[in-house]
Amino acid sequence: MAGHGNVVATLREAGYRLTPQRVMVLQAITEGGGHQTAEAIYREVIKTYPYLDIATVYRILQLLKRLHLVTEIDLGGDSARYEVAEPNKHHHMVCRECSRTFDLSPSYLEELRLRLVNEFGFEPDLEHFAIGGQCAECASA
Amino acid sequence: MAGHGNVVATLREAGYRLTPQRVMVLQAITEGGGHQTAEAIYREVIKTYPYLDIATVYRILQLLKRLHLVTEIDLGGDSARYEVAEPNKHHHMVCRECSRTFDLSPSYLEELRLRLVNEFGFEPDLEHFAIGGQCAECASA
DNA sequence: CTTGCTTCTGCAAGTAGTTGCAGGAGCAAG
DNA sequence: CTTGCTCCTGCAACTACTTGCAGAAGCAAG
Repeated sequence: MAGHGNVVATLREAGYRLTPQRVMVLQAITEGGGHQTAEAIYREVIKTYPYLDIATVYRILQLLKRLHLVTEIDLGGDSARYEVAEPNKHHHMVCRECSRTFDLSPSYLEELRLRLVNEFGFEPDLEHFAIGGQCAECASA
Repeated sequence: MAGHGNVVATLREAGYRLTPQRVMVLQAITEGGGHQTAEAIYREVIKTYPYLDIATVYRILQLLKRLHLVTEIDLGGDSARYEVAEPNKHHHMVCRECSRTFDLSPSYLEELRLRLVNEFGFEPDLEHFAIGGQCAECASA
């Protein structure tokens, strides 16, 4: 598999420092596989680095989310879960006026999908999703 | 305007008790108009009934949400806001196999809409929204 | 390999919201 | 109007997450 070398590179290129805490949190997310809670990531890392603070985990997750390296899914109620972002998979917003399209990360629809599955047992088709509307530029014009 | 008499009736018909706390929380939401936080509702009610507890406000809001009398909108980060639900306005889920349609409350899409507006300035067209997929019955068959 | 700027971390306190529990109140029946 | 069952409320403790601050550590330059 791809490992997390490229993720580390993205961090450095964006001007962020490479700390052992960040590397280990990254490692825990990539190696842990699927959806994980912040608490689970924390517990995994302190096995080998017991001085880590849970607040640091949350701050690292916020950072990785800002860099679009991980995706946060928070089904209202439970604690939020995190997973590695898949950069090539995304949806589109299409402006009804200028017809331009804008990329939309799957995380925006993942939350909706989970609610439909959990509350209605309805599995929506979200493979080729496009949503119409008016973009910021056309709205201000 | 409609007042909250019908809302009170819905509560009673569903087998829930009519307590002064519930009436006053309901009043605060309907009279306060648009989107309000739990904290704001709480502060409004204790002006006339100082013994109310904030935990009770949250429990009443959960109840009203379950009865689809109010809609919760929680944009990740800020505190959640509540508004009176409009019962006639709703979207549809359409099963790709049996072609049946299921009603979908606008609150499910409101959260997505707010994120698109706030993060991209994109105002989606959600007036006649229908989402395709597979319903619970067809999935188990 | 030291110096120094700046960013990051650990700690502790704070916020929004939830939950367990025991007493209090709504509502139906008598 | 009283009785009694059950649900609801207030209190306090708890969970998930955030934030301010001071010290520690990354990284680039000398």
